[in-house]
Amino acid sequence: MPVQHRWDLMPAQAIALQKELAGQVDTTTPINLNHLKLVAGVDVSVKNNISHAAVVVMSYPEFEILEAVTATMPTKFPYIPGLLSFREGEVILEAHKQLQLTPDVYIFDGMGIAHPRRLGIAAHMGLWLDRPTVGCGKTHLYGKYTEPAAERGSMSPLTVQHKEHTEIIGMVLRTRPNVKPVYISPGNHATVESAVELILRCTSRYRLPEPIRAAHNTAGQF
DNA sequence: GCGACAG
DNA sequence: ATCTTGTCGC
Repeated sequence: MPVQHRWDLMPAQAIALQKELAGQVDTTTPINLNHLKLVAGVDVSVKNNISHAAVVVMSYPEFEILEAVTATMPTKFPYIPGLLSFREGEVILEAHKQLQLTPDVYIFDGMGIAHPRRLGIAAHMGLWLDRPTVGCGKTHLYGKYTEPAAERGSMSPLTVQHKEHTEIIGMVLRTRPNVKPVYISPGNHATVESAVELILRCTSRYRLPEPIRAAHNTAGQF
């Protein structure tokens, strides 16, 4: 079931909402990588307190841009680690409203469930859209891990230690040999394994997946 | 109390 | 994220 709520919240309220929504995220249904046709990249750039969001849909496996939508609005929420979706969520949805195509999966610049309250921007937006989403961050936010090997495809689990067991919330993945790894975690309707496979399939010459690069360019060239 | 801390 | 030129390396 899709989720909706207001965005003008105070940090304490936002945190309470995250705790409430986290339990609704589905991380047991794998992304259907066999019928993958449309992959979307989502990104936001901020300039002079104005947020610019971009959602770019690419064909798979050609990675040709089929559709690109954008939205602009004042940046109301400050950047607070752990509350990124409350800063970028509203503009992203504004841009998304204009989308004609229905992507099979969305890749976000940031975390999925690899988050202090298991609700990074990819998980949060995945609940709102009720669609498969994956988080692909450039730096670490949450979870313990060891450095993965230098070869492309090498990975090490992002874990959180519980009482008696170790939960895997994502993977630190090397998408290019001898290049800094990316932090992958499932958003909604995705598993850790399918999320990793998707990112590897969307990466070739660069560290970041093509859809994210395209979205970053579109959002940034304002 | 101290360190960590997506974009 | 954003401020910013050249430069080291495959």
